[in-house]
Amino acid sequence: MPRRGVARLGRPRSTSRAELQEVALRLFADRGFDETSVEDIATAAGIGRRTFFRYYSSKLDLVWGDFETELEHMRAALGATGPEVPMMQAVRAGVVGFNRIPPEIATQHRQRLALILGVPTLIANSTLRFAQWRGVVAEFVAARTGCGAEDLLPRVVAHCALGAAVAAYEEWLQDPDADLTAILDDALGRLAAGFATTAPPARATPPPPPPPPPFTGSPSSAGR
Amino acid sequence: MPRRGVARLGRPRSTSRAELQEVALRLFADRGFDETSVEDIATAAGIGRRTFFRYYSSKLDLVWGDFETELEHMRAALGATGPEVPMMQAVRAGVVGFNRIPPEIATQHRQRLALILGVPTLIANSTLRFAQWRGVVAEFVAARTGCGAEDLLPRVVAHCALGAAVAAYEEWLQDPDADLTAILDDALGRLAAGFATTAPPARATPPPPPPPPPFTGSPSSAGR
DNA sequence: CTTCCCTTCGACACTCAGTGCCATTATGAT
DNA sequence: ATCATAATGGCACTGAGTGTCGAAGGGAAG
Repeated sequence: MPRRGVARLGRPRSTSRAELQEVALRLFADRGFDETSVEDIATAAGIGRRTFFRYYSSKLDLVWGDFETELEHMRAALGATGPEVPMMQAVRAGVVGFNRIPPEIATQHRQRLALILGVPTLIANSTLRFAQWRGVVAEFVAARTGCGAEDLLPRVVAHCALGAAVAAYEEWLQDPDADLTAILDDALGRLAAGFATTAPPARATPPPPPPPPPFTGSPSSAGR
Repeated sequence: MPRRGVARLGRPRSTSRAELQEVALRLFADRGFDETSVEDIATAAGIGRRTFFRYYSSKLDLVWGDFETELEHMRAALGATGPEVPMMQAVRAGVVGFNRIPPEIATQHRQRLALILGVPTLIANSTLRFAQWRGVVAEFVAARTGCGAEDLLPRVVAHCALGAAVAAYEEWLQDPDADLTAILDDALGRLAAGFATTAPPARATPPPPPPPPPFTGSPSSAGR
C-alpha cells in the first residue's frame, strides 16, 4: 500500500490518489458511475486492477477523498465556538462554515456531490460517511448540554443537522447558480426555529470566519 | 418469478418470502449478516441459489419485507390529520403512529432493526428506503405549507423527522426494556421545539389512533 | 559498478453478489 | 394422455474485493 511518510526506499509509486480520482471522475462523467468498472479506471490510469485497490479500498471511496481530515476541521471550528452562542446557532455556523468552498473548485465539488447524492450506490454509501459527520456534531452538542454523546438529544440534533444540510445540498444541486452558503444557512436556521414559521428566519450567519479548509473532497496526496 | 394474484396454473412455488426471511434471519442471528451467503440461505431453505433471487432481488431486501405497503399506511395517516393540528405535531403523531408495533412481534422487530442500524452494509442500504419514507413526509409538509414537495422546506422537515426517528430507534435498541413510542415522541417533540430547551417537551401524543397496520417488516406473503 | 534491501507493482486465483439463458418439472385444463 | 403454464435450478458470465507471490524499480552500501 502507498505509505504517507517520507518514503526513501523501494520502488516508487506509479500514480497517486489525486490522479486516480481525476481519471475516475472523468470516466464517471462520461459513462456514469455504474457503467465504469474498476478495470476501466485502472486501465485509463495505466495501472493494474489490483493496484487500484492499494490506493482506494473501493470504487466508492474514490469520490470522497480525504473526508476524515475535513471532519477534523469542523470539529475544531465547533470546539472554538464561544459559550455565548446558543447551541443551535453554533451548529448552524459550524455546518455553514464547513461547507464554505473556494469558487475555483465549485464545479468539481458540484460534480462530486451530484454523484454522491444522485447515484443510488453512492447515496447508500454516503450514509456511512455521514455517520462520522454526525459523530462530530453529537460530540459538540454533548459537550454543550453536559450529557454523553451517546444520549438521545445529541444524536437527534446531529441527525437533524445532517438532514437539514443534505436537503440544502439537494436544493443547491438543482440550481446551477444557487449559493450553497445561503441555502445551508436558511435550512439550519429553520431547524433551529423548530420549523415554526413558513417564512425563512433572519440570516444569522456570523461574520465569515477565516475560511477553514473546506470540504473539498480532494484526496490526500500526502507522500507524493 | 412468483406472481401475486391467484395463480391457478403452472408449477407451484416451493417456498415463500416469509419463509425465506425466517430462515435468513435465523442464520444472520447465528453467524452474522456478512458471514451468511445467499448460497447458505438458499441451501437452508432447500431451494437453489438462483431461485432465491426470484423471491428477493438482493440479500439486502430480505430484511425489509414489504416496506412500501407500510409506507402507504403512514401516508394515509398523515393525510387524515385535521388542519387544526400544527404541522410539526402532525408529523410527530404520524411517525409515532407508524412505529406502533404489536408487542408480540417486538422481539422480531428489534432484531430486524438491530441489523438495519448495526450492519454497515445494511445501514448504507437503509438510506434508499428512508428516502421513500422522507418522500411521504415531504408530500404531507408540502400540502400543508402550500409549496411543492421538491421545495426546500418540505425536504428539510422530512430529513429532520427521519433523523429524529432514527436517533430514537438507536436509543431504543440500546435498552431492551425501552418504550419505542415514548422515545420517538420525545425525539420528535424536541425537534418540533427547535431543541430550544434541555428538558423534554410535554408528551403530546394524541389519543392512540386505531393502531394502523404498523411497520412490521413482514414480507408480503400474498399469493401463498 | 555490483549487490543488497526495500517497497510497490501486477498477474493469478478465489469468493460472493447478481443476471441472462434455458432445459426441466409440476400442476391445472382440455 | 396431452397441452399450456409457471416455477425451478443448473450453467455461465460480469464485476467487486481479497490473498498470495514473484517481478520490477529504486536507493544505499560495498
